Amino acid sequence: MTKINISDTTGRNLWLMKSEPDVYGWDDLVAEGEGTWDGVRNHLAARNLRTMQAGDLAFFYHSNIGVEVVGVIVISQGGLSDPTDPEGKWAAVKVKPVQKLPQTVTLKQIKATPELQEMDLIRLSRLSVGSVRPDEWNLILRMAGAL
DNA sequence: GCCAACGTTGGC
DNA sequence: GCCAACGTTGGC
Repeated sequence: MTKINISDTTGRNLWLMKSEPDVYGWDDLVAEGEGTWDGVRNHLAARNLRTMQAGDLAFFYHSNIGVEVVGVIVISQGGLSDPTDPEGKWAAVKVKPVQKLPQTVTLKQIKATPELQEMDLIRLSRLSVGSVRPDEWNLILRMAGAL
């Protein structure tokens, strides 16, 4: 896995990206080494994808099964067009795994944490690619035992 | 331009 | 399996 200090967020945008683990989970990304994040068909999520730059960090979140943050990934390549879109209008990025969290952080825990109520994850529950603020990032890392 | 119908996402 | 939230489509 890519060696990065996940608590050093200077100059990096922070994100949270959802995937259903029975379709594409953390272990699948680790096995692949690098994955293409495509198939997003929501305008706000796509805008977030287009904003991403190589070096940005993201939480990898398991939706539907687990319903928890499981690891940290890094955007390895930004500004791609979605290979699954024949029109080439939708966006994609490439990502690499950085670190599995010592303990997962569940949606239930996040919902129970007052400081995390403003997260896209909570406010826009169906958004598959949301942004994360540095204070939220660090608190979740702390909850995961990664700091 | 409104709104009903329908489809999808995602939590529970 | 159900339902709430949200997006899209199509009739008017």
